[in-house]
Amino acid sequence: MAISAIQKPIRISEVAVEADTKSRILDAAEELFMEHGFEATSLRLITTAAAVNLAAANYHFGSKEELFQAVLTRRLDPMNQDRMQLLTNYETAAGNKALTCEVIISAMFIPALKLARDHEQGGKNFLRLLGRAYADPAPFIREFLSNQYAEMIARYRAAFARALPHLPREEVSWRLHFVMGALSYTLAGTDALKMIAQFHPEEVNNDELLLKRLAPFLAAGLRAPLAQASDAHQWFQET
Amino acid sequence: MAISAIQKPIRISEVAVEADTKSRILDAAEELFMEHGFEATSLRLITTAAAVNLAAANYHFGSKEELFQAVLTRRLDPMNQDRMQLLTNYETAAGNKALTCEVIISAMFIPALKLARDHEQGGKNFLRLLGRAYADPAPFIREFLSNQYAEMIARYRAAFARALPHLPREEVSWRLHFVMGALSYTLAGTDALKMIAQFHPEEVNNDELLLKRLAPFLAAGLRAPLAQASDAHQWFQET
DNA sequence: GCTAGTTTCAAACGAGTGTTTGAATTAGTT
DNA sequence: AACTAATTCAAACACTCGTTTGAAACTAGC
Repeated sequence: MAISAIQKPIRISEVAVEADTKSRILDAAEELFMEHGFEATSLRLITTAAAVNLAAANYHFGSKEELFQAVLTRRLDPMNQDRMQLLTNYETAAGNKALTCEVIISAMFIPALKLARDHEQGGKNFLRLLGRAYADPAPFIREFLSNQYAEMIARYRAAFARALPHLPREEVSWRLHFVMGALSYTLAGTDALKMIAQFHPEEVNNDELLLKRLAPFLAAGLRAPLAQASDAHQWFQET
Repeated sequence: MAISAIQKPIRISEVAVEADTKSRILDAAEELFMEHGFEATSLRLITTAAAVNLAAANYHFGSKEELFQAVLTRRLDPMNQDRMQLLTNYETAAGNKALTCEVIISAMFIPALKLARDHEQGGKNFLRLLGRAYADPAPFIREFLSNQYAEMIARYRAAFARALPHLPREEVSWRLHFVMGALSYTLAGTDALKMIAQFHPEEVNNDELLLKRLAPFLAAGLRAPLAQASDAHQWFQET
């Protein structure tokens, strides 16, 4: 089982030509995992959609789980690298002044937006897949994401802690968790939107507009004053 | 296939006695669906854990999908009823004055907290299950939840619209969506917490403390000023 | 004590699952 | 051209899945 390092899709003039087997499997898997989830998507469904032999999936990726990880890693790894690089750029540009929440949030969001825009079709699929993987109970998925995100999360937690010096570190960690949750949930939710309301049709599925609405919401939440013990009474003491 | 209406667990002194088959299946299914997700949980796993015959699941509930819906409906329906009742109570108490975001949010959260407290073990399981079902791609789950939530969401959207009269209705819908997302994501995330930071052990898995942190975060987000077109430049124009 | 209705049970059904195998084919190098 | 390594392919393997069946056990009601 040797794996060739070359795998960028071959394009002649402006027409996409059949890529190699590995990429075809990854593309089909990305779409189908996004649509049906990990457990409900069979290898036969994927290989049929990719027009390759069933055994090719195991030959190139080893197992279904490894295929799933390959689908995630292909785009998640570069995206998180971008996020960290962008944060570093902002920090060096700001010198020794702390960044604002807005700037830190935009460092998180811009690479996600780039992904949604660059690969016109695949990018959106991937963001939804990522949001769903984020909520998947399968242990191997949780472990994988945990490792993939660990470094980036640590960097951002430090940045937010500097931006919000009056907040206890623990509170910062919680609020970063809320930010990540809202982001992944929002990117994952396609049809959940229909549950809420009738939106302007041209705005649904437009991730850029969506994030422009989400970012100010989250920035305000991050800057919220720390709740006092007396407030807790007011909120939850009543039954 | 006749289904008895009685199904409250039988308790003698302070020791829980084996409940009837239907409840045993529901309890086991709730825990296992929470742990492994819908697709990855087999009926054999459920019926073995419940110590009942395999065929009993189909006999009492018809199919695996109907069993899953029964698990959700058993607690979700009363919880959403409570939410609407509580909102109505607050509104009548306030007369013709608009409610504040904090009060509306607490009307959403208190019934969830009651669930987490009342059934000591089952309640927490259910909240996690609910959060995960909320992100499950299976169409029958999405449709089911959509129907279960429709009425409550409409009531709360109207309440938030009154509390935030300066915001366009569409913006209110988006922010309500963000609130629902952060809530369900946060309730669902057990191990996701570990990803973020090392928290005080006594605070993890304490849903009440968690929501006391989340609620101010969301209230501040709801009240965030509407983003201007010029702000969008500042945020996302750069690459 | 008998009967009618409800619930349990072991066993099987047919379909679908991820993975493996070993031969056939293709691609690359000398 | 010949030989080697990489890839594709059809077929099968060993399970697990949700669901159904029909007989057995149980539970009222008379």
